[in-house]
Amino acid sequence: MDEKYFPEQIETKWQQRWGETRVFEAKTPDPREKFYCLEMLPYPSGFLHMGHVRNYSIGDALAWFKRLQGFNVLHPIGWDSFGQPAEQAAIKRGVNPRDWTEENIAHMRGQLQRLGVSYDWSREIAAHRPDYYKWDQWFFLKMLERGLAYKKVSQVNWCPKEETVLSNEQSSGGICWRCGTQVEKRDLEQWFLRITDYAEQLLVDIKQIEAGWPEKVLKRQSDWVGRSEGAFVDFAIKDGDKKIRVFTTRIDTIYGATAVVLSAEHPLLSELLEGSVLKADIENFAQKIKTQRTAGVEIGEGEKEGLNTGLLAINPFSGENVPVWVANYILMDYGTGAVMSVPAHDERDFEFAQKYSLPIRQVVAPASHDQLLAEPIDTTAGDASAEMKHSFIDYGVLINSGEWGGKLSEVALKEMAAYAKEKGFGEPAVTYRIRDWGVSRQRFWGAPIPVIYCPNCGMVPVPYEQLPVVLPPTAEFTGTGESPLAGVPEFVNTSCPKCDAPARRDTDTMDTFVDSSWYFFRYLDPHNDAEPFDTGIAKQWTPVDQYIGGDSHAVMHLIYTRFWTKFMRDLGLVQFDEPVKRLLTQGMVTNRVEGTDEWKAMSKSLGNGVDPDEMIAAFGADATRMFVLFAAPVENELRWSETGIEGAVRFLRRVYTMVWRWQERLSGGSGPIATDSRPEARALRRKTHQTIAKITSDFEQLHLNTSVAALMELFNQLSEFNADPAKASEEDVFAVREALEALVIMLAPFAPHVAEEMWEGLGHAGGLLSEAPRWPVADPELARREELEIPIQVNGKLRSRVIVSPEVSEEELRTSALADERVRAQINGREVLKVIVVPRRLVNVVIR
RNA sequence: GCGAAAGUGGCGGAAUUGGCAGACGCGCCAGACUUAGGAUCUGGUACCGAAAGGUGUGGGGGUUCGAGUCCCCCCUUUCGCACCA
Repeated sequence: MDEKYFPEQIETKWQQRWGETRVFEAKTPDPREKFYCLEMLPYPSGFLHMGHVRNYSIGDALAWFKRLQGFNVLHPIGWDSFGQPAEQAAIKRGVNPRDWTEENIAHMRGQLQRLGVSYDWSREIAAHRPDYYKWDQWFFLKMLERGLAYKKVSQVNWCPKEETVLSNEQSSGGICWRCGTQVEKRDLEQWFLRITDYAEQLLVDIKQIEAGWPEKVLKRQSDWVGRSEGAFVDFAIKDGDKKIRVFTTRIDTIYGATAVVLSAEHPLLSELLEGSVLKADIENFAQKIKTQRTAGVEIGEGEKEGLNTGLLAINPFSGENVPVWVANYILMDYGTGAVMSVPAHDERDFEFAQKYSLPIRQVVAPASHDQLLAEPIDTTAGDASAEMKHSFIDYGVLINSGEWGGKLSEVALKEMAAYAKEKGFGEPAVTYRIRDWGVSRQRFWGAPIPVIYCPNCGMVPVPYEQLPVVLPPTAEFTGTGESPLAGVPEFVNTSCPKCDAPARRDTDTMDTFVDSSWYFFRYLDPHNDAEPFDTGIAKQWTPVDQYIGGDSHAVMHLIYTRFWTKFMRDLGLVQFDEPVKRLLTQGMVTNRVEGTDEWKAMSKSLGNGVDPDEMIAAFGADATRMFVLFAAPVENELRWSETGIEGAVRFLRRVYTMVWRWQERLSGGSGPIATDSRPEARALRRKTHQTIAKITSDFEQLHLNTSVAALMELFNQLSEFNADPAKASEEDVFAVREALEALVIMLAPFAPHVAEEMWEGLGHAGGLLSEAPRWPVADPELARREELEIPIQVNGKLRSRVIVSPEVSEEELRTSALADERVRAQINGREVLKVIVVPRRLVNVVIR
């Protein structure tokens, strides 16, 4: 140990030693209990940013804590190295995406090592390497075998800037998740993965993880899956044998249906209009809506528009004829693409009916259960619709509904759906908002889709033994809408695995979210070339105990990975339903945008980035990490400030100096047990054990900011203890050693390098990490507050305090409160009405 | 528009979950040591008041001996969803 704290020197020394001793490499098997600590793997953009620093500092603190507690910890890292930025670099600057990516990885790996994150580098993976994406292709083929991967033409989300398709999850809100560009719609033939087959499980299994995941993430997931219960009902077209099937969640309102409304894309439309004089008009109208949508005009923006087709449909319940309309507010890809319009009981239908003067008929009346039971509603009452100013969307009691009149909505919903089924014109139904996952990307830098098209045999999967289908070294990066792979004849041209005839490969690549859906299983067995991972090894390590990352993936990555896990379960690779037990969504690191009052995520384009390398160079990795964890609760936004970090350096330096001053006196083994005769020594010991208890419990909830605060408090008390090492009594030495050693150990998750250095300085060889748990355990007797200071109130106002032992009885407290001089002065002859004694907390004397 | 969460010093934030509000840190003020201080150390720092004392957790009401914490109304901010039938 040097006299002075030189962060860079200490950090280099320990990073080197950790590398040599391979202390962070996880062993399988190992008798100790396992802990899988995982952070979302980074995209190798080239530079670490403060968001990464925060993410990995949180994970590393937990990994250290668990190691010190004696767990066998797995803490791996890898690279989400397929994706757009590499290809954009190729398009703009002519560099090869592979070279660009490898260089970025090399640089960022160096940055992570300089930050001193305790990763098991022997398990490092990268998605763009054939030994990784081979297994993406393997999974794809497994999905294909099971009918979970399929190809269809559909209207897909298209990012005009990146010239590629996006999944629904990646274009939520009509915005490209990566570049923020407004997405358009295009009709394309694409590969889809049948995530909708797992919709119900994605919902139901939330119960298994609700204790460990943030509520808001689960809410977003369940909203995204969007289950709704209702019924299909067929409206027969008058004069013909065609039927229009609608989906409704409110079959109880069907007597109020005054139109059937179709989406402009409805497939029956052109058939139905055969021979109609309105055919051309309607088709023009439908085309107009489609055009708007292609241009990215969101449904929901702008006014509702519709056109009467002139057709009539028959309401199967009432037998009534209602007009058939086409309108822009009906989504083709939800339900059946057709609805019954019930203006009286649906806001959107109400608005539509008002605009086009469609009749509005009330068929549900507001009613409480009490009213209904007391006094049946008169179902023959006249039409009240004329007065309706807005729709009534609540459940109630049915009126104007034939034989169903008088029933409660809740009851009618079930009975009417069952009746529809019995009569053959409908059935109860459940629909979901989630759509199948479109995974084709018209890009080069991804895992090729392992499929071959043969003129004789049609679509043929690449045989497993021919995997991986390897990306060619390069291609021409034009940035147009077709995959650059299509322009590489050596790649495209192949022979049919079945008949050997000349055939062509699929030239699209897979969405990068395929790579990240299962990567944390690959860490377990990263060099396996026979299977994605060994199921026995997986059983020992998974599920992930703690996952840490940003909440921008609340629906994208996290829903895909849950889906993928369920698929792997069905393949027999894993035995559980949910991959992650506990999830932490850390807050963003933001900085003020220059010249404004706005706080935004740090980014190059905004010019508000903070370079972690500069921080580390100026203050050291330890101080940088500790400050990031101390500055705000982990889930909060962290508004960057340059000044606060100096406090962290100051603290580390002070601790270091104190250890240096004491090291000689402390390093000679452990002294006799303290007798606690000196009150200050006993107070220090109490503080030590209270701090241990506090930090240990804070860690369970990842309250890292208050853990650091508690360390500072302990240090402050140590400073106040202020004994001279040379003259200190054995008792004092004992208290100081106990406090300092606990402080150093508990500092390790936040500032591991300097903690190791100080631990060594205190005379311990071999480093902080050992087989045996080293994390201190609080003595409950000492951790407890020794004396209680009980406030005494008179009529609710604080008048005095009394110091008592924790075992004090209620009666004793009452007596001593009433005997207190200041209390008696308050009472001053007035009547004592009652004395409230809250054990261990407070006494309140109530006087008249 | 719908839904959810949150409002505590100059700032980030604490508060054993109904019991001394403001821990810890930043910043600021004063002092010490210094050729110097943007280094270090010591002390102070919610607000009003000279003091005694009083007032304080977005605003208003309520429950309670006691409310930052629980209930009702309002305001503000942030986030999510946005024709999902």
